[in-house]
Amino acid sequence: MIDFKLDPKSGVPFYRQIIDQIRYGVASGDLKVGEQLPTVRALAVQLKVNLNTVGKAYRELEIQSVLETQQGTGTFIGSTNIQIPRSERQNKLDSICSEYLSIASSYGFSAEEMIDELKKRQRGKR
Amino acid sequence: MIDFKLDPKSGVPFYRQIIDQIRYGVASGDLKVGEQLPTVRALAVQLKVNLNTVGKAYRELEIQSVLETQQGTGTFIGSTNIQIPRSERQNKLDSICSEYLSIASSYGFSAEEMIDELKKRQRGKR
DNA sequence: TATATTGTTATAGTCTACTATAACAATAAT
DNA sequence: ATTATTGTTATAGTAGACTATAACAATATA
Repeated sequence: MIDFKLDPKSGVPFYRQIIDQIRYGVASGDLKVGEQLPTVRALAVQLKVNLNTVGKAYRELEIQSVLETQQGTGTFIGSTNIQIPRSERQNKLDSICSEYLSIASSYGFSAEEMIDELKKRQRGKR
Repeated sequence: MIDFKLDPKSGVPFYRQIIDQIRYGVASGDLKVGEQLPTVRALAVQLKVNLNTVGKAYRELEIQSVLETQQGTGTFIGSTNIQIPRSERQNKLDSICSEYLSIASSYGFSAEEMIDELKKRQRGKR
């Protein structure tokens, strides 16, 4: 389970922070397929936000098929695997990487720092 | 001069992104004392945002005395040298990497592949 | 079957971010 | 002096985010 945290100073909308943390949790393997998330009301209380805010986050992730929800039962991590054609695969990685490298560099971060940060996350997980 | 870049997907308000990039640029020495920034209109055109959005960013940085502005002349890097708390810098790198990781992994790329891709570009640059 | 729990939807109000447009004010250049 | 350039301010509108509150709908449980 994630230890959710909201940073009001970041400028990032709350529902986006929730989305990001869940998405990252899935990406990093922290959240396993089928795992149940906190109920909208429970998470709303925990984070001291309105339940609509949590609902919005969950709903959007359901649309992205990151989550699967069942009314009356709960919200769970879905089993998504997107398939990209082999031919497009490298191009896709290229473009994602370019984009993030240029964003990072506009903040003065080097590729090295990004690599280190990514490695740091890898180490913890295995 | 900074290569300004706005990321509409990040959820961070545009004016905040501009503020941060300038602050980080100053802190890292990328922007020197006295250096002139793009005019509000020029940067607005470049980033495809309204001039009020750029103006808001510049104004706020002037209040923080990061910038010095002279009506009719321009906006310049001030002499107060600012420091970015290490924690803030780390948080920023964190959030950029998280976004990168979660997007890439939603396309089925592993952290290893992402790192390799970044390394590939490093080699080219030196 | 009745009740509690879960997600969903709706209304209404507040605030921030952003936009377009226009005009004003100080300085620099011709 | 006039003109262009720079930052500043103002108005008005749109959209999104958030809140409180309430009710509805599907499922699980007693």
